[in-house]
Parts: sequence; structure tokens; C-alpha cells
Amino acid sequence: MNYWLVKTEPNTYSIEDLKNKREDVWDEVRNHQARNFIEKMHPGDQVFVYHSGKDKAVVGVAEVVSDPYPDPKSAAEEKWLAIDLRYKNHLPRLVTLAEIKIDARLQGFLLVRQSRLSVMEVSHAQAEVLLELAHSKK
DNA sequence: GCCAACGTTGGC
DNA sequence: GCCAACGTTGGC
Repeated sequence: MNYWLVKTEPNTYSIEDLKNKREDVWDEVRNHQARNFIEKMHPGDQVFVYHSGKDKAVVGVAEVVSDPYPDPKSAAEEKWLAIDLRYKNHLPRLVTLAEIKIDARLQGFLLVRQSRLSVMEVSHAQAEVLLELAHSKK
């Protein structure tokens, strides 16, 4: 089982939308590095959901429920990939980008190092820190 | 509203 | 194949 993080702009699509649908396709990712991460996803993998824009925080967790498949919103020859996600839960407390940035244990986190990347892998160590922060009182 | 980072496009 | 111009993302 591996951990990932996906970004979304909540005005366009938020974790509430995913929660209401229960399950949804995560598509329209048009970046090669992000595509390469999607390619490595498997059912059962855990996905942190991050809200960009106003929130700038990790807000919840979803689960991968399909293998990667051709993005239905792209031409077949373009080889973009999509995945199906199922809403799992909101974090007990959201973990802000500001907190992540000042935590020494998260220095190498791609979320900080590559601000424009929309799908990324999260190491088990990083996932542990995120979950610990989410369960701690501020 | 501005700007840094980064990807894409097109002229040469 | 290089690089300037331009567009987009996303933080500040």
C-alpha cells in the first residue's frame, strides 16, 4: 500500500464534491510527472486530498479503487491516465501548507519543493507525519 | 494583483 | 535544437 497526494482547487472541485459522490473519477491531469505517479497507483492506496487556493491545506483522505486507465476526457493517442477515488474521511484537523513548510520532517516533501505538481507520491514517513499533525491539537 | 516556477509553442 | 514569448498554476 502506498500513499499519494492530489491537489484540487476547491472552487472547481472540492473534497465535499467527492464525499457527495462517494466515488469519482480523478481525470484531466495534464502533466507528465503527475501522470507517471498515477501510473503507479493501485487499488487500496491512500490518497491525501489537498485544497489549493484559499485553504492551502490537506483536508482529507481518499482511497484508490481502480487501476489507472486511459483518461476518458483525452484522445486515446495522448496516453493521459485517470483513476477512480473513493472518499474516506476528512482529517480530524486540517494540516496547512504553512505547518508543513516549517516541519523539519517534511523538508523533502514534493508539495513544498514543486508547488505546481498536482499529483505526487508521499513516503510512508511523510504520511505518518501528516497523520500525526492531523490528529494533534494545534 | 503580483510574481515565481514551469510547461508549451513557434520562429529561426 | 535553442530560446524568446506566452500561458497556467498557485502562493503570497
